[in-house]
Amino acid sequence: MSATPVGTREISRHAVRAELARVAFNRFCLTGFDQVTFADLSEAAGVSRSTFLRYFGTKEDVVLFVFDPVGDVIADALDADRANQDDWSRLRNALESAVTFLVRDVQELVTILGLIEQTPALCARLREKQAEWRPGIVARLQKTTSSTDGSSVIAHVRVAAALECLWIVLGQWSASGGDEDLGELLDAAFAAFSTPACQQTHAPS
Amino acid sequence: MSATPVGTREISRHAVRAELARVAFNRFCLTGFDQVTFADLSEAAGVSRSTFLRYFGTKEDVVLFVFDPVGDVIADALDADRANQDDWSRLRNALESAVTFLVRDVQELVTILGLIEQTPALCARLREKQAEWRPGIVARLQKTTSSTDGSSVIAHVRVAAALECLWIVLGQWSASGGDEDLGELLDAAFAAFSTPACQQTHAPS
DNA sequence: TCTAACGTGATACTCAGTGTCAGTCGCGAC
DNA sequence: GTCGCGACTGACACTGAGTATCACGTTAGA
Repeated sequence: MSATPVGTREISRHAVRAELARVAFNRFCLTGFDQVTFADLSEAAGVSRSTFLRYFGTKEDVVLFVFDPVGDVIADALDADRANQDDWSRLRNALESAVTFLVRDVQELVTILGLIEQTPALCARLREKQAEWRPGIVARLQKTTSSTDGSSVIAHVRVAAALECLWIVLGQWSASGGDEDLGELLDAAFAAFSTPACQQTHAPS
Repeated sequence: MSATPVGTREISRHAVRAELARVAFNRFCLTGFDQVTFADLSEAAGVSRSTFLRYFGTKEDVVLFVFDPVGDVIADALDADRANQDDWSRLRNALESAVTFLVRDVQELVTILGLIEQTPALCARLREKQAEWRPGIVARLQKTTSSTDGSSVIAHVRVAAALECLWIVLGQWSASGGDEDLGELLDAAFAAFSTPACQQTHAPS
């Protein structure tokens, strides 16, 4: 699924990329994203600036490339979950898959999210990625729903709303240091679409 | 409300800014946003590169500064509409105010939206602006709703979802060349939150 | 073992965006 | 009227991201 590396060259590339990202990430956390230059990074990693730039197209990608598979994860989860017929439930479950994919090391993810949150450039690029995922996810959501309704605005809106939930929830979660339960947070966020739409003293906890 | 210019300096600045933007916009439409440099723009406008950069912090702002007041427009509309108690209805009406503010010249707006759509950098920056509006809008939405619930995730989600609706609807609308009715499009989009959440052959044409 | 493809470093380049400096202009105070 | 202050302007220099090219070394694979 996630770029299964085959062939020694591919393996090597993957490993180098990971190492460069690791070194760079430390620098970013230490000094701040904007203050660090490619020259700094390449020096710290012991490669030339040219080489560093070959592994990551932009400085943002050095941090955000870990999110690249999320779009596919969500889309695949939607496919696997044909049983459920409710759009919102399916999206909620798909997001659960996304967070499960992301949360390997709690501490690391919290740190990354913190870095992103306080760096406008990273926020912007992440939103861009999110927008790129949307068409694919919409297609999967519609495939099993009613006969393809040409340009169903509804599906687009629901997918967009669900993806916003993802970031809002992750923001909440990282603000709590990774203590809160992501499943409950997702439920609380999705309650926005199911409760009466007027005031409500929101759900549990 | 929207930067009422007072004093000759302010008037002048406002006018120059508008003129520079006008000249630049033509260039962008003609050649493509990425192909045009500040050097081109300043030459075309008959001012120095320094001066041009003083009026617009970034190249994106040359196009997108017209959207700056939208956040306040939405927030103010929410304030004015205390009668309505339903979150979704209030947001929908506030978005109506936003589009009314934006649609002065149909043809011009369609052109701008087209340019934005086919320029990733502009899309990204616009999303960033949208994210900046969110906190203010959330505050206005909550002010009249239930006693401030500390960190009501629900309000955040609803505002985020509503803002996504705005862009999805504007995208639809500009794709139709500005023919479709924006009110109906908004209704169709907001139906995503009120219909049974399963399949539905969506509302009126 | 040979060779073609690939990774690398060095270098040069374009362009966005920042900062500085000196000259100019508008405007109110005296 | 003119003096001085603050804002606007153009010229210039600078940093840093991202692109492109070239020559060299290494390695995969026949």
